[in-house]
This record gives sequence, structure tokens and C-alpha cells, in this order.
Amino acid sequence: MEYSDISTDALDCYQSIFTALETELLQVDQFFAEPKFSDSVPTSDTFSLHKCFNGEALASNFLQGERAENGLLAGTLEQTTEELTDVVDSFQDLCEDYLLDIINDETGIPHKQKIDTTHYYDGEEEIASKTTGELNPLARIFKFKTKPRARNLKRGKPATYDYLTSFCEVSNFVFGWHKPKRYKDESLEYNLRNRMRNYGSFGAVSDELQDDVNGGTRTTKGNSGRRKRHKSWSIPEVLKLVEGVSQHGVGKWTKIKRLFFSASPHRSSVDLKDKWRNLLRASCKSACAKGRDEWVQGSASPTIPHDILSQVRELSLTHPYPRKQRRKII
DNA sequence: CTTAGGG
DNA sequence: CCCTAAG
Repeated sequence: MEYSDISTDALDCYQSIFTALETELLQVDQFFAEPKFSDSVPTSDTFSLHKCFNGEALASNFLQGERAENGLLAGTLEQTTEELTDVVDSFQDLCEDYLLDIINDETGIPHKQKIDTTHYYDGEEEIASKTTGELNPLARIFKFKTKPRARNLKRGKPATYDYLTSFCEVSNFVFGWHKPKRYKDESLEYNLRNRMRNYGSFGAVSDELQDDVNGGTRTTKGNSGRRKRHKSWSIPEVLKLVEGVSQHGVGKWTKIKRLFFSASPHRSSVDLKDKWRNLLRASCKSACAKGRDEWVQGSASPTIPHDILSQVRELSLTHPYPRKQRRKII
């Protein structure tokens, strides 16, 4: 492969970052050396950073309970899957944090910098304000969240890519680390290459990627500002939410959280609110789609059974979703 | 801090 | 899931 179209400055930066990362991140392996994991997984063969970087998808195979290619993980750990999910999440978060720290050290620029706040006035009164932020140019490459799309392939939502995956892509592409992934579709490679060139020249952020500024890994505030990793809702969780709403009504998210989700620290009251909103949408859709039995089975995570959705619809009648109050009609 | 809404 | 305005 030729990389002549990527500026050498950029290459140098990438190189130093990747090198530093590779060295430092090995510490993370100790996550997997904990007794509870080493009992069930041979320590020497736990998935290491390198394996993750190898794009072996070991972790995802693992979490899906499938055997890894080499059979090392076969038949182990059915009960600890939940825990492992968490560990893998932490692992990936850590990777990101290390990455961003290193970038910060290298450039002295935080990964995201608030630049300016624009205030909007209506006469004297401020009616809104918006803070604009700029992503550190080097951090941009790790915001490489969406899978490159084939040139002529139109799709709806772009598939989101794991940061580690994107990291693999970038490192494979730039340095040819490990086995470079060959795309079946040549135009995918073309697309990726094109995007890399944009990143490499540190040019303006394209429109498509501008959104990533707001979808970043962590916030500018403090250490706790780490973005949560996506964890899809399980059916039991949904049931708990439905029961919570049926007992306490819509809007008592904190109460529901305390009574039904005290054991799930990763579900905040805001999450409950969001989920309810989504359930409501889903219930409408299922109502509309009734009759025609085409139920698009997109990649959507565990499809919510219709009977649950109809419960949601019932509840939405008794406990209407608080909508912005229309102008009072007196 | 909590909730509603928009992104 | 994130962010922010309003209570």
C-alpha cells in the first residue's frame, strides 16, 4: 500500500502515539489477570491488547458465548459473561482514556476544547446559548466511529464502530500492523483511504464528522466525564421499567430508579426516562404496523415483544407522557 | 439535584 | 447516550 498521500508530519504523530499507546496499554492486561477470570480463562491466553488490536473479535465472540477460533475459550464462563462485559467495557474505556491522555501530552491540547459561547438574545433577554467546541486534530482520528461506506451503497443509519475497531483500522491502514484487513469491496477501501487522507492533512472536519464533536468519548468536565458504553436493555429491565411506571406514573424516574433499579448503577433516572420515550415510540410503531405483519427485523437488539409494547400503550393512556404544555385555552 | 426535551 | 434549560 502507498501512503504518500498522507502528510509525513501526520505520520510521525501517529507513530509516536501508537508506540506510546502500545507500551502503556499493556498494563490493562492486568484486568484479565484477576483471579476470578484467570480461574476460567487460561491467563496466558486471555485476550490481550494485541489480540484486540488484531481485530480477532475475540471479545465479541467471547461475549456471545461462541468459541473463539483457537478454542481457548470454548465452553467457559457462561455465568461470568455479565461481569466480563463490564470488564471489557472498562478495558475499552481505559484504552480511550489512555489514548486521549497521550494525545494531550503529545500536543498539549485537550481532546476537546471549548472555544466560544454564543448567546442568543431576544431584545434584552437571553433566550439561548451554545458553546462551540473543537476537537483536537489528533483526537479526530479516533472519532472514526462510522464504518466507511461503499461509494454507491446508500444505507440508513451508519453502523457505529467501536473505538478499538476504528483504532485497528487506522493502525492497520497506516502502519500495516498485524494483518491488514482486506475489504471485499474495493470501494470501501477507497473510502477509508480517502477519509484517512482528510484526517492526515488536518483539514477541516467534514460535515459528516462534525457531529462527532458532540458524540465524543468524554466531556470536558472532570474525570467522571467518561461516556458510558452502550448497553442495550434486556427484556427483564424493560419489564421492571414498565412495572415502575405502572405503579408510580410517568415522570417519577428517580423513585423508579431507587425502587427497581437500585442494583443497576449503570441505569440512571435519565436513562429510564429515555428508555420510556423509546418504548413509547416503539409501541406506536407496533400499533401502526398491526395488520400488515411485516415486522422489519432490522439489526435492532432484542426485539421487544408486542405484549409488552401494548402494556406500554395502555400506560401511556393512564399516565400520559408530559408534553410541553400548549398555550392555555381559557 | 431532578425532569423534560432536543440532539 | 449526551447536553442543557428550567424548576
